[in-house]
Amino acid sequence: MRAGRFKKIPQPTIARLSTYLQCLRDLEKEGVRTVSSREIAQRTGINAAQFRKDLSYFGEFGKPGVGYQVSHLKQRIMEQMGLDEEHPVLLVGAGSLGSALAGYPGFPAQGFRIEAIFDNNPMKVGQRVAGITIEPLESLRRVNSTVRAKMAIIAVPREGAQDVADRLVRNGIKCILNFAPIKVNVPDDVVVRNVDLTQELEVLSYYMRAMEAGQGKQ
Amino acid sequence: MRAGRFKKIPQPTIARLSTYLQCLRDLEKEGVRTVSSREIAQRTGINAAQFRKDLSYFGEFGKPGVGYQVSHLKQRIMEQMGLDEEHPVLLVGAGSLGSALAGYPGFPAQGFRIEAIFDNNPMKVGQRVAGITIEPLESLRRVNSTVRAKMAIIAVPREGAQDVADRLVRNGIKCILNFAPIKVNVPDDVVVRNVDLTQELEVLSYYMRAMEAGQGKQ
DNA sequence: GTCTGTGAACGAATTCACAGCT
DNA sequence: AGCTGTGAATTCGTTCACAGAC
Repeated sequence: MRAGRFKKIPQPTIARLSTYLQCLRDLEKEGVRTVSSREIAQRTGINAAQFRKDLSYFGEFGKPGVGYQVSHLKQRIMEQMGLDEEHPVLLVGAGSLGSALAGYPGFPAQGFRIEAIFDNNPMKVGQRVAGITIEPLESLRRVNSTVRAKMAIIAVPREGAQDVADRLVRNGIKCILNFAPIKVNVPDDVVVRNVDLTQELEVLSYYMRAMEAGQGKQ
Repeated sequence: MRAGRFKKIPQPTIARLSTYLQCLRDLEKEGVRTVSSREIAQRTGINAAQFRKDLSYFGEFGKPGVGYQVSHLKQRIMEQMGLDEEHPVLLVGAGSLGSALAGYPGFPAQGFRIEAIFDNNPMKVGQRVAGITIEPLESLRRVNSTVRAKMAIIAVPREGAQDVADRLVRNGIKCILNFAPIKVNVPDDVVVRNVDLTQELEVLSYYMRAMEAGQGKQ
């Protein structure tokens, strides 16, 4: 099939695409030119058929009997994911988590540039984090009228999260990565992804108990 | 059915259990005594039938015509998830992410106590983070022979992650929360959960492009 | 022979819809 | 009447297995 643009793409496929990308970057660094789905499977732990099926939603990228050209496939996945251009990102919340995210080296390395940091704590405003001066939330509109970011990260306590989300949406943000452990409501044209750190540990706690009960890895 | 201990439990159910817990804590704080599956659905965004089905894997907790007793249900979910006791946790990596996690207030609030922090950078060793003195990785064995933690967090760069995981496993760790963007290999009796911050932004990037292409929220 | 791309088969997870309890 | 618990139906996602390309 040529470019399966119209078939519905499973959500987990998107996350795996990012994993393949990671793997392809490694292969490129190692100087590998060509790779088979089996090799990718070994490295990522994702089933080889799954890999081929995932790619099939976007088109045909491999050569039967040969495999995939690493640099080409990497390029094509990046295009599909919108990673062929840089993304300005706003960060709200300059607590310890926010500050850590401001300096997270993986973000700029994959084209995500933190353009501004906001915090409504007057003690924080004016301080610098990762080379960026913290601004008050009131400046959001002014700042984003020039930065024109569509992505933002919420790293504030849960009480403030919905208000922050509302402000972000009002100022043109379309994608939110939310670290506050609460469901934020947004309009239909805005996407939210939640990362709940405590939830991750709670899930681990469950599996620990399940394994102790001798049920093995589920 | 009485306590469905033998039916297989879907993996997503476990994460949702944690979401319900969050919601029940809110309700308790608001002084609500009884809640229906419909009310939970409204607050969490999770389908009411889904909620009831999720609970059904563990037993029967509600009263037909009435609903669920908030405090009781909360207690029971906590037991099921192993959250009725405190969990000591080791943290490896005292960079900015590690430091942020060391001070993350949500962890102690849900019973996860960071008991020790390790880093193999001699400049870091001896410094204090969130009231804990950073120790060298070599001390892991000695420390955990007294702490006896089964959970650990990896917050080191990807190059070091596999080595850290190996050491953790050798010293009795059974659950790992891994922030390094790489697949770490562990024995069958160890559970790993990955949090890849860059991947989260990459997935958002995909959905942003998809929405611009006018496909709406998928 | 090797490997891709993909329908078909399978398995997992969600949602429906309703019997039965309060 | 209102709500739970759960089989049945449905939707969604993964894996198999093989035709066809190299």
